[in-house]
Amino acid sequence: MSKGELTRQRIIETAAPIFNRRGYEGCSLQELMEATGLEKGGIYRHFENKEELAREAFRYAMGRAVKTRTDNLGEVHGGAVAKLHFIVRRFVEHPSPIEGGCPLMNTAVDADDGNTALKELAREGICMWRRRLMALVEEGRRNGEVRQDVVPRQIANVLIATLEGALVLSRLEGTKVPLRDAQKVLDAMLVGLLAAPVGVRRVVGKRRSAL
Amino acid sequence: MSKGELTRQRIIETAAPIFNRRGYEGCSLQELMEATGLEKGGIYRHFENKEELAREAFRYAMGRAVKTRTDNLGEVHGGAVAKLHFIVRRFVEHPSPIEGGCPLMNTAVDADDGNTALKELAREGICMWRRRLMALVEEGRRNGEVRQDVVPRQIANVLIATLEGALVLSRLEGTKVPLRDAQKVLDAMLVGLLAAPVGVRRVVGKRRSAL
Amino acid sequence: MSKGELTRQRIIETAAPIFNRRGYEGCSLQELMEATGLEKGGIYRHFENKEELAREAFRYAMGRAVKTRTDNLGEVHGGAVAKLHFIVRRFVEHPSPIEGGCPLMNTAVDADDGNTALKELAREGICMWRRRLMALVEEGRRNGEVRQDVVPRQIANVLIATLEGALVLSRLEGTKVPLRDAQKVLDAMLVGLLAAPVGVRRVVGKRRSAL
Amino acid sequence: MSKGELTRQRIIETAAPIFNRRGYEGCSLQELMEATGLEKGGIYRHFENKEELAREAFRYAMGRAVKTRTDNLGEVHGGAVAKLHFIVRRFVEHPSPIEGGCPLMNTAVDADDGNTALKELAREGICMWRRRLMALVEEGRRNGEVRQDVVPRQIANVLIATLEGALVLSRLEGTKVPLRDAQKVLDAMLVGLLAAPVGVRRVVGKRRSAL
DNA sequence: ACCTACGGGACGTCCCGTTTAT
DNA sequence: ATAAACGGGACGTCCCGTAGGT
Repeated sequence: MSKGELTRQRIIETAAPIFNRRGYEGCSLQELMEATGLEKGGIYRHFENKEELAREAFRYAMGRAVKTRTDNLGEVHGGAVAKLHFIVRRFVEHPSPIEGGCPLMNTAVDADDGNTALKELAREGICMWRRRLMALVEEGRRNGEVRQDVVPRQIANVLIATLEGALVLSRLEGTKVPLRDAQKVLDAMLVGLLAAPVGVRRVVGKRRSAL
Repeated sequence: MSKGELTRQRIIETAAPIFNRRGYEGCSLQELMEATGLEKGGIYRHFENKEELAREAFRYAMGRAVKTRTDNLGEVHGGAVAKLHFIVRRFVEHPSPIEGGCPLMNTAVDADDGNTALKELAREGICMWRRRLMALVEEGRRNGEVRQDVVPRQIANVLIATLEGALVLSRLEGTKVPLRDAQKVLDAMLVGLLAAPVGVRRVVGKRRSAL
Repeated sequence: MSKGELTRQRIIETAAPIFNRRGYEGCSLQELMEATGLEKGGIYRHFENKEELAREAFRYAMGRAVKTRTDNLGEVHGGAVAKLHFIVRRFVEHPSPIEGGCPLMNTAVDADDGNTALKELAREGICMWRRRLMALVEEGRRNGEVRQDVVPRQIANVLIATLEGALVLSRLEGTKVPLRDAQKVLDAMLVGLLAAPVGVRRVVGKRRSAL
Repeated sequence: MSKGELTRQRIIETAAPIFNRRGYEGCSLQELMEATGLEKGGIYRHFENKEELAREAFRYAMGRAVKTRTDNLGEVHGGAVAKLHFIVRRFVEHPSPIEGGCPLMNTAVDADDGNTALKELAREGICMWRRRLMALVEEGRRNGEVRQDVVPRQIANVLIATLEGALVLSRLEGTKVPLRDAQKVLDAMLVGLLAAPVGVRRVVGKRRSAL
């Protein structure tokens, strides 16, 4: 990696949390200058304009977010549902790999009106995450761990929505309570996905799970 | 109501959806001037500065949001849980009384950094909503409709987090699917809250649901 | 004259020199309030708006100007040319009946662009004055005092233009020199208008004056 | 010339006719913005405030005015009086190098009250013009073309006053008649300045000329 | 890579002419 | 007739993103 590319990368990584905290409009080049220690010209050498820098910063932040939420499942012992539990726990414990809340959520809200490029980025990030969650549910269903009537997309969407929503609440109120409440309920939901263990007769007409 | 107060109110109501869509920083006085048909002087007579106007606009928007989410429960026949079902359904069908998504969520994210006054407003809005939801759960618990081991705060937080999160997803993707998925799962969760009907013996040790 | 009409007249007379000095745009209601000792409402009771007041004030000022320049010729002993001399002298000695220079000139320049009503007023004032001057020249020509080849309109226009122009120069420089210079030359011009006295043979081919 | 200086000059040249037409008070920044195609920031970078811009614009306009009235006399064949005739004719044919009438006159009237800086500018412009005219008369007197009893200052002041006054009348009435009348009379006056040709005996005490 | 110049456009103050209530 | 309220629109400051020159 050339020196210029290193600088460019350093700018992106420095800018990412700032953009994440303040949004595209709320963040000025002045702040980025102070944070990077570069002058305007030094920044403009690497990016055509503010938007390109913002795009790269958001891309970087979202990449990090998606990564921490879908990676390292190999170390989990147990089936697909155990992995989902693990994902929930990790989200609650390390909700955001970047200062300022979840970049996916922030961007989704911030770029809701107008800024199509950023919105598209956020959408892709969410999609990727959901695909990963759905794959896990599907896997559980295939190997009989999860009930057949479970709809993977529903589970995935609810996991994302609840976790992200709870994160916003937590940040808003400055307490982890909402996140922990979400964890409690989601864990229960995940337990409810499990198929009855083999050999245990299902009591007819006795819905066990809420789902 | 004097002419000035009418104008002031008109400005607030006109500004609310604009602020809600574009956020505090993303919305310029120029837009507000065009939307209200007033000139700068006409606006600044009624508000000390942009922030005061924004505050009033957000307050108005959140008031509307909280109202549509906590009102008109009298018309629901049935117990507390039926009312919660109703609330979920109404949220899914009319997610936002103001253009541009839920003002509570938008403000929570937008004002996350810095703007303390707005953040406080959002917090209060969320609190009010949660109190109302908790009260319903509590009421259900008191009259035996809901299981005793249910924690009202957990239910309330999850309802809010999931609905709001799902709304963001829905807006991001331009489809109601995430909202409907949330409704499906939340409805199931609410069903899971119900105490076993009197006369039906509970199978000991067989609670599946964590709630 | 009713009390209201008296007040109205008082406002006009107070406003006239202010408008004359500062022009329509340069004069604010605030100044008029201070000068008249009335409040805004007290003024607005008598005039529909600022423009009506300005119109009346200008009309009054111009009336005064035209009057002092065309009146009281009865007291002059001598013919038409003597009267013209008198007019020139009076202009030089009392150039403006109203503070702030000649209202005709001021308005002609001030209202040059746009303000049609005022411009029309100024035009009429000038016309009236010129008609009076032309009538005098014509009278002199008819009774043989003035040469037949004299064109009354030319004389009138030059009298007006030179006197008004000299007044502006005098005010600009704070000295009466330009006015006195104009008087000197205009007096000579007027002398040149005179027909050769009867009995004096005209020297052929010896154009004396171009006029 | 740097880009900024070019812009500054462009602004001045664009603003000059607008100020000349509408006066200092009657001309808004909005108009200047529209005329120059710049925004407020783009204008205020080059001028401290509206007054500085006005000053420069007036200076430019007056420079142009004085220049067109004192220049290019080299091309005139003949003596000093011929040059004066030429000046009169040029004024009548091209009365103002800038839209909206003569800037000297406009400013003299507009800035009559108050605005000292502008008034001073106008005074200087008039002075320069008069000096040039006086120099011509003086030259004519020195070389015997013009009578010795002619007072240069008188001639200069009357030329200026009459031409400027006639220009105002012409603009007010929308016809060139006053200007042509002035030309006629001024030409005659100039002819009257001439000394009797050598060899022609002057009839003692019989000056017929009006001057 | 720095630094300054450049033009854009935000926000805000002030005062103006007008209307309304008293 | 007064005085306050009202809406308009002026001017001005500030800082932003961008462009060039060094």
